[in-house]
Amino acid sequence: MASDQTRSAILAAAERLYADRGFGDVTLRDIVAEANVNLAAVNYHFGSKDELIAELFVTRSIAGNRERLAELRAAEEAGGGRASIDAIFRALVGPPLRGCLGRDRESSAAARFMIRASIETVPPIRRIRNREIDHLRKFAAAMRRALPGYDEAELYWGLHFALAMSHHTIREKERLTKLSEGKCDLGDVQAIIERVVSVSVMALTGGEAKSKPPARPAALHGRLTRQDL
Amino acid sequence: MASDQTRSAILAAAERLYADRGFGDVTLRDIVAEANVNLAAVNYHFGSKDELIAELFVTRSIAGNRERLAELRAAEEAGGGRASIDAIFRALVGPPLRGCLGRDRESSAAARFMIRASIETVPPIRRIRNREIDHLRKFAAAMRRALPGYDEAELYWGLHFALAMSHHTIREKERLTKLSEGKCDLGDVQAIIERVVSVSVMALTGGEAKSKPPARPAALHGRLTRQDL
DNA sequence: GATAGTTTCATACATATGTTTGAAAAGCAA
DNA sequence: TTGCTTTTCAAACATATGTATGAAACTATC
Repeated sequence: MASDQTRSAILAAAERLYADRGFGDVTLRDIVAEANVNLAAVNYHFGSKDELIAELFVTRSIAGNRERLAELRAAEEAGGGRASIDAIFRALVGPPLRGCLGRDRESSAAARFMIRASIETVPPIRRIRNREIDHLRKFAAAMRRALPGYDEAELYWGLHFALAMSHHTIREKERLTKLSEGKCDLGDVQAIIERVVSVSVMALTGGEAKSKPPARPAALHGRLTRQDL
Repeated sequence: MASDQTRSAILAAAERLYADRGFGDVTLRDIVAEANVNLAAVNYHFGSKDELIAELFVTRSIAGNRERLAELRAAEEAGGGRASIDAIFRALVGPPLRGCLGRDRESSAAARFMIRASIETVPPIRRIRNREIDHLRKFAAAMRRALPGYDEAELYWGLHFALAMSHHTIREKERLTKLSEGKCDLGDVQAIIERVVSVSVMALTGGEAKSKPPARPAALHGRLTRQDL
């Protein structure tokens, strides 16, 4: 057991450096210098560079997924086993958006690391992300419970678009700011979440009330805070 | 001047290999072997590996942007200088979606290369993508013309979400197929385009008719082809 | 405090990979 | 042909970078 403190120092240093300078640009030697440990320590404690990166990503990833599922479960319990569709989307996109765009976390290395990981796709991370499907299935299942009888493909498309919008907002927040010359406010995370949720629900229900079963999707309650009108 | 045929062979081989095996996994030696040219030819003709990648990406990128703008202009001319908002979105997301998901192009190295480029973000390509903003501004301008007086931030959010959905569909088509166990049909590109366009318009207009000026957005004409109902 | 296990360290290893070189070959104009 | 430019080629270069090694330092248990 012993120190374990070298291990943590490496993790922290690696997260910080990767977050700031990207994966392509940070070597093990940079990391051990930042952590003030010996080069061989990385292989001793993690086995390889890729396993170090994987551990970093898995840790943050698991935490994020846990947050999502907790929010989903809370919503389902509040609704007696059936969450509203917008609550489901909120549980899906809220945690990553808050984590990566949140004000206080602006300086958080963890958040910047996850943003980096979503921009620069590096092999060990790709491998892990591919196993995320099981996690998403839980949300698909919740959506089925929320809208029983609803066409399944539509549910998946809704899920897909919700992820698209949240992910892309995280990835390209800089570009959106530049493109809009600051007109798009990326400071109010909650407003962004509600915006994504709202559009996701619309994507699913088609604006006009959809049907098949009457299963009306729960009404949006988190209103958009739009500046116009 | 002379042969120029070595140059082309390198470009073609590089595109094919990068498309198939990714950037991280293909070396110059692989490329020159595939192209049956000498190793030094790459540096002679392109200066560096990065410049080779950049040229590949720029070529395809320019072609794509040209296609987009042509479609946009056609729509604007058809509408007497003002394109409908859904036509604008269609011009924005249609070309890349057709290019990357299209049936006949399934085998096209160019398409697979562009998909790869959107998944594995490599420095030379990132640098180029950052300059894409000017191109997007043209679409923002068209949107302003289509919806004069409309809140600008909303327009940018709409543009942003449209790109999010198209880009994410290209990036994650495999995952969507797996997640939905084949229930989401990624074969009918036109249907996907209309789906993205439809959601984008809804995202912009908020489902209910928006207002500020009465400036009603042009009605959707390309209907979704949904399987349900 | 001796022994065994764990951790750290300096150093070396391996080697993949982009790049450069300098000469040979090919092309081309006169 | 001659002389010039452009292109090709084999080989060397450089070197960044992940990994392995074996000894030393440290820790803890008896």
